[in-house]
Amino acid sequence: MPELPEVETVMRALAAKLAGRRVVELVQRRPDLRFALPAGLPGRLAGRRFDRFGRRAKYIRVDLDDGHTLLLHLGMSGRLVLDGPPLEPPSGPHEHLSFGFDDGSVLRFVDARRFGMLDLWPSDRLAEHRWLAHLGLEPLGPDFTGRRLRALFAGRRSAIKSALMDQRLVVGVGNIYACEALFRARIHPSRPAGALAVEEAGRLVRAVRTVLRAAIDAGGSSLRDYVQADGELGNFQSDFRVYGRAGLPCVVCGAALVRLVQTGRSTVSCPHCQR
DNA sequence: ACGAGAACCTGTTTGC
DNA sequence: TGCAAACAGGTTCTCG
Repeated sequence: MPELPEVETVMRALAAKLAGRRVVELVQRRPDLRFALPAGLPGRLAGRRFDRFGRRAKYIRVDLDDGHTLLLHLGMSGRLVLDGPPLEPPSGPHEHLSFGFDDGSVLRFVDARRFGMLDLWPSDRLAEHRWLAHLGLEPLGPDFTGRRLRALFAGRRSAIKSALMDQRLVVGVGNIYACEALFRARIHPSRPAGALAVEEAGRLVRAVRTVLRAAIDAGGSSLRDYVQADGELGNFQSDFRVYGRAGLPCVVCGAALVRLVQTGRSTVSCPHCQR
């Protein structure tokens, strides 16, 4: 999936094209994605206006004109594709939802692995939603500082890379950007999270912000199943310094990059630069 | 309480 | 060539 930069990019593209549009028809082709879809979803969305768009962690929020908010998560392989009619037939076997709007535009939710999520929730109680209630710091927000990060990591013996990807602590950083940020901060991914020095925490915060901002500026990186909402491909993936480069030379020192597995996820790091 | 691993699901790549 | 295993951006649940 889409980590924070991709979600932010998709959200902005949707906002630019769909804000103020009304849903004319929603075609729902299966009862569930990762979880059961809300009961009566097509009926609840028909006639609703998409008023405001936002993002919390890797969730896209769409405020509707009836006091509810549509929450969307793309999972690992989810894509939101902006297109035109017709709604039927679907563009492919994994198009699970098709939203038709009053200007003829069509939004298609395509997700081969179906790890994606969607829910409707009262806007004024959004913070209570089970998907959002326990989320941690927004890494591009003002509270994400070295001091705060060090406090969050204090006492934790898990690997710093796992802690960085723990959405209860810091949100939006997934496998790719965790690897990239740790490389840029010159911190080894296996270090215990609680052992970060003040200066290292500051470096890590700056590295996370830098890499996320750069990816957003590049329009979101793109792997093979990700298509930006407007159909364009992002181009940050060409800037990956370690992710997907195991065995290749470090761009800084030339040492062969090493792959390891942490809590089931691939990590790539430089054995020389990262300590 | 915390952390590691499995589970969820399909498609693509890798290795024998 | 063919088949099986490994691997892929995430989250949630279970188990130790």
